[in-house]
Amino acid sequence: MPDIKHFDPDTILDTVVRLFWKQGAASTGIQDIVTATGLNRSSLYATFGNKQQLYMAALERYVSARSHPVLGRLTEDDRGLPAVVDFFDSLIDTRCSGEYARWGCMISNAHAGAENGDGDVRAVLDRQHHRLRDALHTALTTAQAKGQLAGNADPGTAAEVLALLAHGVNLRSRAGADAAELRRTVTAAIAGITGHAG
Amino acid sequence: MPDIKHFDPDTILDTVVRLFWKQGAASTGIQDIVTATGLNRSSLYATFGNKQQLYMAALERYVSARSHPVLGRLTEDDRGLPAVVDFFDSLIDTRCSGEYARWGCMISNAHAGAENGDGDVRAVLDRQHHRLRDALHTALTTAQAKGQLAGNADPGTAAEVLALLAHGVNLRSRAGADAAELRRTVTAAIAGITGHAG
DNA sequence: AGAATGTTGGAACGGTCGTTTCAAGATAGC
DNA sequence: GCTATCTTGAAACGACCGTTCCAACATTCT
Repeated sequence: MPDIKHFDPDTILDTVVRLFWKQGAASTGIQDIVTATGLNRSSLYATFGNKQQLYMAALERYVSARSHPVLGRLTEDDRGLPAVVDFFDSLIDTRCSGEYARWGCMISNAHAGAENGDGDVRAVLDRQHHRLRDALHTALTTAQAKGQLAGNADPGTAAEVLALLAHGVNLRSRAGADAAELRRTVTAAIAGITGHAG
Repeated sequence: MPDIKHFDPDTILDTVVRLFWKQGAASTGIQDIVTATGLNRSSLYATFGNKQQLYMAALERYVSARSHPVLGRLTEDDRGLPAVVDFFDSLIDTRCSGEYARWGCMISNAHAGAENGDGDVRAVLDRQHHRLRDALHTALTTAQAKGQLAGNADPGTAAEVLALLAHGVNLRSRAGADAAELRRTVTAAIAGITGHAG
């Protein structure tokens, strides 16, 4: 009997993600969202609840639409080390050029903001960090099986090192870090794991 | 002939630093600062100018009071690798326990926030990143001269790797990362440079 | 003591914040 | 076509935002 929504929530969320991703939660007002999405406050609140819940929904959307596909590809890539190299290459591409250049990573950004004070948000950050580390761990374990790693390398801690490094790349890219330099740095870090010269 | 200030600007700045450091610029209101410092809006604006200028002053204060001494110690430590190890040990201590636990690093935080949009702020971030990298570079060059590094290690790129890693440590500490795990990870990263098993 | 100068307290500014409310509009079933 | 149900537009809410203004105050010099 009722009327039906005149918009697609996921499409709207994609727009909201951009705002929160680029500017952060604290610097993004409801008015910004109303203007960018084109729908009004009533529909916004009726669909997503308050700002905090909307931010959470956007964060989950970012994870499922941006992070999950990339980590899935990394996890299922059975080439070992080249999978890791490609992951970082495309990470740096995304961070330094194209539509989302200099936006950093929404997850990394959320670490530094006040939004991190919320328990639900922090749970997402932890979960996502673990997923990244696990994906790297899988690829590095494969690499080790293929004899691509240094003899004393431990895939677990190496994965954690690279996960922290990814946060560093994300942060510095937001401040305008040079893509070539980031690539050189990541290459050197991976070389430290393989034991070979960069 | 005039009256004189009834407060010490640097002492006030220390209080302001805490607020901006912990909560970020966007989430810290002038009222928060008035309440925390005890002085009123007039004195605040007469001394520091507007909020943006106050944030810049706080950022510079953070650099000179927190970052500069630590980097100076690292630069002048001529032990080589142990200097780097100690640097990260005390970094993780600061980030995970004591008064500033879970606050992250004000510089790292500024990367992710909207405050980074300001050119003056970004200049500080770049300058500070380079200072950190240079300090690590100096220590690693000493380490290399002492034969503490792997044969194929390059102190320059290795310094950049560790600088990015520090950002990762800062970010993850804010989300409550375990100190012991961070230490283990950093140790592994350094082991990648030395070529020895962690 | 009195004049000059910068400081301080506090009210007030217009604007924006997140959120709520409610009447008007649109759709589905009868 | 009528009713029930949800959506939509727009106005309005109180609270807070960063900032400015000004009178009262304290200090130093003449």
